[in-house]
Amino acid sequence: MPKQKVTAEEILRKSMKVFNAKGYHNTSMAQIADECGLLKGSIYHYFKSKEQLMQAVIEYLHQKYKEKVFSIAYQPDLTSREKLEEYIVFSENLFIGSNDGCLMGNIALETVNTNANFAKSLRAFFQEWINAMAHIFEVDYGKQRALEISKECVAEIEGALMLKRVFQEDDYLHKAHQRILQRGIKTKQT
Amino acid sequence: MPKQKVTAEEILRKSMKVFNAKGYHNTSMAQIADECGLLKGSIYHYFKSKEQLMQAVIEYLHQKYKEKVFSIAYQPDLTSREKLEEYIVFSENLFIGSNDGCLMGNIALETVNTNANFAKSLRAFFQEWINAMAHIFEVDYGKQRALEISKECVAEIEGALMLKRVFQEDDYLHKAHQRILQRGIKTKQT
Amino acid sequence: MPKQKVTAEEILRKSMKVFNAKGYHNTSMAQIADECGLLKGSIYHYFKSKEQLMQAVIEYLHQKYKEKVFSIAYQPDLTSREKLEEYIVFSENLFIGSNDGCLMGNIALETVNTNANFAKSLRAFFQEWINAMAHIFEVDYGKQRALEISKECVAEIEGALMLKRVFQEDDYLHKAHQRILQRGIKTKQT
Amino acid sequence: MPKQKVTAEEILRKSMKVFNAKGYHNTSMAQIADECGLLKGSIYHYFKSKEQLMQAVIEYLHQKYKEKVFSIAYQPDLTSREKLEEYIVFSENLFIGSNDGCLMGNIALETVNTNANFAKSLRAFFQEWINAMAHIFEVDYGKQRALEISKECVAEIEGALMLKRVFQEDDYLHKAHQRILQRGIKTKQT
DNA sequence: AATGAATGAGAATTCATTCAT
DNA sequence: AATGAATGAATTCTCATTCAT
Repeated sequence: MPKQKVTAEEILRKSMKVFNAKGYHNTSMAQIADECGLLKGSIYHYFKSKEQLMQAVIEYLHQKYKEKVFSIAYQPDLTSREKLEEYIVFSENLFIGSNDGCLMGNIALETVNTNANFAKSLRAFFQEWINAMAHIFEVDYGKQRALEISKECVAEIEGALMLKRVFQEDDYLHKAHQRILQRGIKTKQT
Repeated sequence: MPKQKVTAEEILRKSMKVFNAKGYHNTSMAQIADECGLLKGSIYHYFKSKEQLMQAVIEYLHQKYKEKVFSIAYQPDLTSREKLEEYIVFSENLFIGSNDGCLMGNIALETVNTNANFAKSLRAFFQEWINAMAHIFEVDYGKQRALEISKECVAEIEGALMLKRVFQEDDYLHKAHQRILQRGIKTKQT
Repeated sequence: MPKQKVTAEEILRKSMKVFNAKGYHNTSMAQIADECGLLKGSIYHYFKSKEQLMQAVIEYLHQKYKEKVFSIAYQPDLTSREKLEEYIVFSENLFIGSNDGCLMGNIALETVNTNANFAKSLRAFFQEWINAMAHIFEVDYGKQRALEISKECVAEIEGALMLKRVFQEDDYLHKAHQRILQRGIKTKQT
Repeated sequence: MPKQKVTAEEILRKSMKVFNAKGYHNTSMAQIADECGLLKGSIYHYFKSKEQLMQAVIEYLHQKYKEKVFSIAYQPDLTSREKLEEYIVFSENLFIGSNDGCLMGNIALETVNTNANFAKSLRAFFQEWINAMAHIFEVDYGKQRALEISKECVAEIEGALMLKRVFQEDDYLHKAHQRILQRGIKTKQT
């Protein structure tokens, strides 16, 4: 009889927030349930374990990034510069103002050594991210060099998000994005 | 029995390893004790709680970095280039080949939002790191710009260490160091 | 499994017994759970800590005393003598034959110095007890003197219960009650 | 080589204080050691277990009461009245101003149900106390009645000490003593 | 005689998970 | 679908006790 109070996707979104803020091991099912307005037993209707929930969160987020972020890199009618700018606008909206940073990076650092399933999914995510950025730089730098630059970019962003979390200062991310933009510009000028 | 089996410093070093590999919340006192060849109760002789142990680890490591790493930046008879090179040699020896990455970064990302004590100590650590690098760049870039570069460097290193952990590829760190070195070289040539 | 085995009130009653028999610090949650036919973790569904459970026991018992015992003193259509007699009958049924004595007194002596929350609740209990008895004696002795007598009565009862526990002899309590009754009778005759 | 820092008697006296203030189960060997200026291992030089230490405390205190308090009752050249007065002076000096109350009563209530050894010693103590008081009243009341009165007195004192602890009011004990004195006086007048 | 280290049993508490309603 | 009760294993921490120095 009980009315459906949430959808699986709502649970994913709420738990994403909690995992991001407190980390995987430091988050309890009760906290997630709480965030969803449910009791902890009820989560198990949608996800059969905490691990599977985390896994689903990772995949859900990966999918969203694919659709909304990585896809930018493959839009045929944008210049490199425009792609980077669009990416950056999108990304800053996502991160600036929140203390939570990048779930993928946070969870990666916390669990990649101890959970093979997460590790695999997280690797796939980062790989696609790198590939997407590399695709942007490829036109100007060539395949090889573009890949290197793109790895730098991702590292810089994640590093910036870490320091942003540590110092609670949004500037780190903004600056990192500016440097990434530079790489697009410089080329043009050469 | 009552023969001393470990010193406090040994416990710090062993637990540093475990915390680094598995994270703070995913590490149990039993695992640390195990690593030290003690029973779990015995750790409490040296540190009165898990939190206090972690705190001590952070401070111990901070101290070591001060002595061995940050100090390089303040050696009066080295050029910027030499300082950077020395720093890099040291740092690669520390990180390359291990899967553990940077305890400070790992723990920061995991706990900085939920533990104010850790947050404070970790912030102090990162600040000194940034200051030390800034000191190297100051001669060539001026105070303001040196600080910015140094923040970039730390972010790049931490980002690289994250990707290194994700992909188990040492190259990320090495490349980041090369870019840092570039910043030193460029100047000279100007 | 997930069929309700106990109610919160049952836990209160069972734990009351255990606390009374063995004292607060000497009682473990496992023993209470055992008494309730539960596992120790399950108690935490109902009470969030041992301290909170004890607190609830104190308050529960206080409430019961209010309803069943102290209320006797305020019944408008009984004489002092009748009130005392009713109180005594009630009280002897409660205590005689059991080795446990007065939980409130036992816990008070054990914890009042070290737990401020218990102290407060226990003080409230004893105060109301004293007030109730004073109310009985007031008609015959006046406010001031009634209060003094009532303090004597409570002290005598608690002292008697202590010796009853030490010597396992029910007589102490009975005699104390007789003396209390005397105080009611004497008046009449004067 | 280590110098002797304490005597067994000093340990007894210090631990008596701690046991009295915090109860038996709530007192740790470390706290006792601390009070004595020793480390906890050192207590075991003098007493082979916590239980044995408590036992020794009980016996030590029993002995002191015998010598200093109960003996008053058997002094051949004092009147009942004088004995009672001397007893009361002594007793008030002992208890008034301290929050700790009567160790024997406190420990009795806490442990008599669960520790047979303590129970035995505590029973012996209370018996001798009762006998001593009975001896005072015997002259005026006869053996039988004196014993009853004396039980009342002990109960009243213990009850008063309990309320004194609960309400932190010295008056309870003082009043109890006055009533005891009354019993001595009344006789004379008859 | 005192210390300081280590033990190991047991305490309170947390938490992912199950399941009958 | 949701609940709420119960589980049981794991976790942190405490503490009486032992023992080599």
